[in-house]
Amino acid sequence: MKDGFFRTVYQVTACIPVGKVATYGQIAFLAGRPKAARFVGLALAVAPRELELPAHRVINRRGELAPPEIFDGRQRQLLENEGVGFLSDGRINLKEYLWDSQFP
DNA sequence: GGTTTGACCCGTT
DNA sequence: CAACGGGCCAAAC
Repeated sequence: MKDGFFRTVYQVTACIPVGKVATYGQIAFLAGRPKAARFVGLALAVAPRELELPAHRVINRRGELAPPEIFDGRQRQLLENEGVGFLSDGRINLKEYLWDSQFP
């Protein structure tokens, strides 16, 4: 299917369950472009707010959050509010909270 | 219509 | 263990 890659990213992102997080590379993989992890975050950056995407559940491979300006410094609070725990380093324990997206 | 610029990931050296 | 480069899509000027 040849549709916009960004639009697919929005659909995948919308499927992230509460209390879990997904990495850019993971979403890129699910969107069919494993090497396009760069543009996942950018896609979310330009995503319309009407979609109400849980972009705060999308983090990098290290378990670190996006720059504070993106979510006005509330990303960590949002995730903690959803039950996501943080390590003492300020990172997320991906072993526990990474979204295990498995294909049907 | 070419150039620039972004919330990154992985394999090698 | 750290550093480096290649790969990727879309929108704005």
